[in-house]
Amino acid sequence: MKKYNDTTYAILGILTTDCRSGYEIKQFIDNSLNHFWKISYGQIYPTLKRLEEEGLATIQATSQEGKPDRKEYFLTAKGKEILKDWLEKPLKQLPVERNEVLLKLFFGNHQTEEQTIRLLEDYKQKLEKIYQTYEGIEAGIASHNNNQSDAKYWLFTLDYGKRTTAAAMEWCDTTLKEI
Amino acid sequence: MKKYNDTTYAILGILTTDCRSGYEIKQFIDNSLNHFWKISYGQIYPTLKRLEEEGLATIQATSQEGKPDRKEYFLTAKGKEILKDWLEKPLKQLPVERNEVLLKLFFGNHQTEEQTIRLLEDYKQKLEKIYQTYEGIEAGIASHNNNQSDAKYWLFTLDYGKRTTAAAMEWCDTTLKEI
DNA sequence: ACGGTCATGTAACTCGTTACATGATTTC
DNA sequence: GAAATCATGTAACGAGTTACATGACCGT
Repeated sequence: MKKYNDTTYAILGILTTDCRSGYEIKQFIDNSLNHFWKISYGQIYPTLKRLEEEGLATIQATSQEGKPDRKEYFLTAKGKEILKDWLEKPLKQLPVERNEVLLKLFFGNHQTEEQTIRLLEDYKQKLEKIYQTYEGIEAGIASHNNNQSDAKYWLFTLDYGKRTTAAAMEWCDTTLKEI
Repeated sequence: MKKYNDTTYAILGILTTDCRSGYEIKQFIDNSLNHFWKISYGQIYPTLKRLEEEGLATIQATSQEGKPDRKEYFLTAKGKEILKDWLEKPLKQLPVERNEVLLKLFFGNHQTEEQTIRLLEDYKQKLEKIYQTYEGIEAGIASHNNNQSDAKYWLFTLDYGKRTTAAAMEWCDTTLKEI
């Protein structure tokens, strides 16, 4: 069994929706899972190519009126099987999430208090913006009546983002008081 | 001005403490900042080499009784300056933290409910273990009377970990009820 | 003629992990 | 003499971003 990375599985999963071309996949990611899984064109196109080479997807070139040609990808039975296997597999060990703020704060003793305060306030502002982004995507999913059963799970992922971001903002407040 | 990555700054920062050799730096990381910044030997040694080459640190070989020789690194004025500059620099854009759980949950519609429940319970268990690790490190710092003023900032970083992890655990509970 | 969007793709580069190689010394 | 710890290092590999190249079509 060949090994694939999670980004490949993400693309495999997206191909089960109505996204069929590299360009569409990129758009879908930017609108829906950008908050926990970014993928660039530099990864998408080579990955799609590999999916076809290894029999997980078939290509169908389509010409459109008024737009350039596209390559549409369709999952094969093997492709679906491999996606299903991944979904069933238990989670890997949780990765360490690197955090520039914590790294700088860790050396707070070598800084002035003003610097540390600025650092935390800067961070809090950035968190607030992210929180608003989450709310925006959430509203988009709720109104834009996509497939209702898909939407349920998408909203779960946004709730996760909102909750952990809110916790981080509260931490900023508490820490600012305790410096 | 040459550019350095955050891992290099982390090592620069650690060299301001009493850690002087690659081996000691690795131990320090594993005990203190492993929860938000992991670094392997494969990065430490080449980075230290580069620090010396570019005049940010000096090397001093020392022989110890009963132990192999070590190379001790000391920050130069230039090294300290570059660390200070980084500490003052505003934060970069917050990176997207990839999350395998959210990625799988996102495709929850293609899974059975039992599978999704298992996924979330598995995640919650892993979060609990991490939370306990944080508490362990915290207790270690509190008791082990290191430099008290350093400890303050170290505890802040642990508080961050505990709060965001707690929020994630609560999310698991809520989501499990709403599936 | 220009900018925007649609569309596909690659090459160079950075970052990081893993596995390996080496070897001293200490303890059981 | 074997295992554990101390100590330094490199080579191969994988993952991912960025910048670039190319080109069609649309509206103004």
